[in-house]
Amino acid sequence: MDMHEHVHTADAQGRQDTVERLKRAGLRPTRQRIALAELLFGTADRHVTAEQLHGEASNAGTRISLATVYNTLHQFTAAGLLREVVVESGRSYFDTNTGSHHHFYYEDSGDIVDIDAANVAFAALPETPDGHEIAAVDVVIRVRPRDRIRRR
Amino acid sequence: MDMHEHVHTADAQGRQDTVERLKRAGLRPTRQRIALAELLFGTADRHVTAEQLHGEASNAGTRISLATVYNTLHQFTAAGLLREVVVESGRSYFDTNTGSHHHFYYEDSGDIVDIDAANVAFAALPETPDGHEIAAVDVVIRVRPRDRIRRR
DNA sequence: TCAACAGATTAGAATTATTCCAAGAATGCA
DNA sequence: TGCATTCTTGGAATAATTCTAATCTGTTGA
Repeated sequence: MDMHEHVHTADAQGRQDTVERLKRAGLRPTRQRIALAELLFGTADRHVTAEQLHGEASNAGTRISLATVYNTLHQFTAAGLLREVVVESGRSYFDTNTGSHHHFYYEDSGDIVDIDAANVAFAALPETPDGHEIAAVDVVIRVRPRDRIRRR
Repeated sequence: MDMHEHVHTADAQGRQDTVERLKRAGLRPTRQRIALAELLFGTADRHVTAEQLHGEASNAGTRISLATVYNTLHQFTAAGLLREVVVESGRSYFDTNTGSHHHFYYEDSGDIVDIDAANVAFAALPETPDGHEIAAVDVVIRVRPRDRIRRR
């Protein structure tokens, strides 16, 4: 009954870092943004949809509207804190890993898994179209469970 | 007033080929499917959305519902006549080029342009996850107009 | 030739993901 | 503290796509 008196001290530092990170990105550290940032950056790299993240925030007791989740994901993306991954039409994934890397996409489960940039190298790439520059080179390796029964 | 008597003979062969192609794919050569197939495969390789194709068919005088366009695009894809390209969440493109190749995606205009498979070569690719096989390796090179004013 | 059945088409409703909007809060500088 | 600015929000609006149930068409076998 008295053992949870000041649990917040455990996370106080992480929270302060989050606030700093938001400020550096030019975003006011509001209650909602802090909550989402902690969910997004508190653990290992991850890939989330707006709906998913909204669920997590709700479960964690943060009152936040879905519209705000969408707004925040886009703001974080614009600020370079997130990166949008397109692997499936009709659903947007946001990746907390903003470094150069690629993705496996599991067609059966819909899972997305990072591929380290070091594991993909190009021997040839086409010329960049005149007057343009490359914004990104995205590689998606789509995989599916191997057929047990081989067709012949 | 009498110079368009039997214009259909000009396209008769192409139409017959289309009918054959549909039959081989196990699809009944219906009026709608024939019309869409001719729009899709009548000219050079192209990338279309359902909405676009529906508009073209309507303009060409073919009465066809949007639902049928969606059905047909998916059936053609399942039959290997089309390939779906995912470059933008929220909008599906279908590519009449089903061979191995990749894409430029123009972020400003939304245009999609084929890159011949010969122009993309890998020096390294990660191992395929256990129990899985590769369905496809999709490379999307996202380009944007080059900044005139270089930041320093 | 044609009946009959499987397969195809359709209008419109339903669903899903996302964005828009206007109004009420929260934030942080002066 | 006092505001101006920026945020958040519920709910309506939009967009792409899928579903549904009724109707129609293509094909096949007698």
